[in-house]
Amino acid sequence: MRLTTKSRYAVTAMLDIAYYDRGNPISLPEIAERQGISLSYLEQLFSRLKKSGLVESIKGPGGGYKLSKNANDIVISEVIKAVDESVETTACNGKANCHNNQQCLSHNLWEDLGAEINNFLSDVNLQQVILKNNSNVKEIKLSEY
Amino acid sequence: MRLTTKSRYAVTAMLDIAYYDRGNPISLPEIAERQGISLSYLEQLFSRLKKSGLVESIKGPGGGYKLSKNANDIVISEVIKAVDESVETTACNGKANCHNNQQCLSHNLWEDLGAEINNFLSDVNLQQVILKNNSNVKEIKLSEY
DNA sequence: TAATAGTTGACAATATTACTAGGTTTAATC
DNA sequence: GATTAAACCTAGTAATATTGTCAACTATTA
Repeated sequence: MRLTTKSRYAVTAMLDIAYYDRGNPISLPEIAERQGISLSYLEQLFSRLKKSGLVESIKGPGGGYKLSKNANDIVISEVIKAVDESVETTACNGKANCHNNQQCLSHNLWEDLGAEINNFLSDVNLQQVILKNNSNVKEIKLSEY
Repeated sequence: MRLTTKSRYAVTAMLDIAYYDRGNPISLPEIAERQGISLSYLEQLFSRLKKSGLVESIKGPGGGYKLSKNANDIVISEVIKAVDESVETTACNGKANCHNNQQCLSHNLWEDLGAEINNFLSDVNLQQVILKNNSNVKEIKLSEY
């Protein structure tokens, strides 16, 4: 999984909708204003978010976007995957016949890191971020690497 | 911390040096050949790696680059930091006066994720990756987020 | 000392990605 | 039906990433 500004914009926009949800759809100009993201860019991001089924759109005046699921059923990793076309991270392109040859010195590293990040972001949903529990307890164990 | 292909190239190149180290310096053309990275790009990356003190260069025939420390004293995160000019990840630019306003809905999220990734990559050194212990035991706990 | 194989740096060219601008369509409201 | 505010679409521009080329500079070796 790649982590870029694009992913962050998408997550921030989704958080904005979840945060300001009063039943009515939230328009992109609103989000653009509040979060300081350009409207055009948001439109592109939401085109993808819609294709992935994370949001629904309502056209015309008063329209906008709504989350298609509850905020605590949408997990950060799926937002990121929706906007970031997945690029292969290992030199061997994940081929099964790649076993410890010199082309793939870093194969295991990226696979493991990818899994870690995915774990992390799959355990956090929009609602949780909104609630901003600052008392996060986190642990990482990497014994035997 | 951002995770881009650039970071991955840098780490892969460093792993290559660690792996093929026989006392002699390793030349960039060698690495370019083995790892499928363009020579020009490697030169740019190693210019940074050298500035950060991670490698030493030896000029002239038979020259190349050597790790400036032992492979098990070089940690993945420092390689990435050397080549990726750090971009601020939060909308508020990490200002201390940012407390839960709407500009910073995702502040805590990115800070926490950044810390996680940093933890992970600071616990793994080049030597460990080379040894390719496939029996990694990893755990992430995110209770109370 | 001449030839060679390497680093180093500058610069340009291309490719990909990030981001912006401007139009068209849609549906609500007046 | 005209107006309006929104999604939606199609480009264009800007910024990075990546590759290519060339010209010093340096140390080895024959």
